[in-house]
Amino acid sequence: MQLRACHDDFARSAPRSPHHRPEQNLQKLRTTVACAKGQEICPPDCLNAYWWQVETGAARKVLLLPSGQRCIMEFFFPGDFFACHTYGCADIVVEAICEGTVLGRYKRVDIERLTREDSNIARMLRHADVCAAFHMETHILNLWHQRSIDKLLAFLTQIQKRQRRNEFISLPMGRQDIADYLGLSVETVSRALTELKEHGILEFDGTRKLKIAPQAYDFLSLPTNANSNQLMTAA
Amino acid sequence: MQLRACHDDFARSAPRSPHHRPEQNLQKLRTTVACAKGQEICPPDCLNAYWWQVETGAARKVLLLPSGQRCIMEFFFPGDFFACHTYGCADIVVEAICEGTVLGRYKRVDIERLTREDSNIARMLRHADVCAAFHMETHILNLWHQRSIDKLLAFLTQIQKRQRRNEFISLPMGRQDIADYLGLSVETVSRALTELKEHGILEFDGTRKLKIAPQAYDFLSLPTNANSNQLMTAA
DNA sequence: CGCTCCATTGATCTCGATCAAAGTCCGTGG
DNA sequence: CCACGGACTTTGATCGAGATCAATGGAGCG
Repeated sequence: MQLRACHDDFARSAPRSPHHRPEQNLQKLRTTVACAKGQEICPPDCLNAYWWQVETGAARKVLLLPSGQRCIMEFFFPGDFFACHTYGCADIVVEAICEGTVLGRYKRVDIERLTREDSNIARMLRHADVCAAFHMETHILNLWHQRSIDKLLAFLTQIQKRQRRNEFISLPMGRQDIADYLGLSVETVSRALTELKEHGILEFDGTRKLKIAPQAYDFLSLPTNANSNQLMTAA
Repeated sequence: MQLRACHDDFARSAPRSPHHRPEQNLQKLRTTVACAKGQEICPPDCLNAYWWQVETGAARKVLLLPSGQRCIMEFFFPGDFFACHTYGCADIVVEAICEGTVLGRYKRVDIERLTREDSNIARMLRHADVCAAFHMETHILNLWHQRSIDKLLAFLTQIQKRQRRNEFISLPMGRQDIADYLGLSVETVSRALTELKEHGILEFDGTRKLKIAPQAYDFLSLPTNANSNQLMTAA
């Protein structure tokens, strides 16, 4: 039920990026892919050949380590425009998180040819790169924090910003995904969330919907560690 | 003595980037800045106004947290071309690591105007961005590892690749800088290095010069965690 | 109703942070 | 040339946070 609710949330949400409304000639190049939950959005070898945009649902970019661990490099939400420039040869997969995730895609050669003709499209891709860099910096900061509740709170704040509705945050991903993103164990994620709930910092509506209380900003300043949010907002 | 040796190494080393030899019209825009050890390369408010390139020495990009902690986001070595796109409003400083670090710089408006005329320069900046993204991904992976020796070994492998001489690695930065980059304490960095030395994984020549033994690749596979290097090489 | 997946809770142990103290290296000035 | 001072590095001891192992709790689904 929670899951279903969460799916609906993401299914209903419209893309939010200022650059998401593609031009006419961009539309012609666009093809659409629908994915089941957990499914890769395309075979690994052709991932690099496209630019992608999430229409509905959510996706994760996973780095598969030889040990079997899964390092999640990035989450993608509706409207997000992305390509996997680097890591061409590493074990990278992009998977749908929600049931019925839909992505649009453009052949890289096509869209990059268009770039030379249409400066709007060039700007759009450039904007996507800057966003990606920005998300990576935030991710680095997330991982840099030592305390698990700092990581969690910074992460949730980030997600909230990206969803940009001030009420409840909907988490499309499960606890395991959060753990794999933050370099923690599932149990620690769960415990940290419970602790934050008990301190009144988080208010839950089921497992995948929550609200961050304003006092969160005070809370993070007390302990030995940083008050991460000031950074998050500054960033 | 160790320090001096390290300085010399970096002072003597020529830039290595394939794009470092600037065009004629680029040369005209270039100005040069020399910094003492630990000094900021420019006032914080004009950091964003330039593109930078390390000539000799080394630099670090530091995120100053409200708690007083210093999160090092990136190291820069001779030849590295960089700008600080994001984090415009956060407390970012770039500081020289070595005594007598020299950087070249270009006004951003100037170089970005040139971009429109000269596609080589456009490609050069684009290449710098891709490198930066690549380094960030590597950094994320570094931080993601749980065990300190994994972090250290992954870090050192990365530095080795960037210095690109196969013999000894010269570390321009001190232990504290490594700690601030990897989200560890100085003591842990030191202990991890000693442990790796005692296992014959690392061979030291003073505190700032070392060599990674080939067995390092075996070593990392045994423990519960990942063999990070396979990733590092793949990346 | 039972199955499966996911989330939570508990108990234990390990690794890294922290506090504290040497030890090392280097530059400086006598 | 040698002694002192300061920054950096290493080592030791203790403590706590998170990983790990194990079990329970819930929700959706056949």
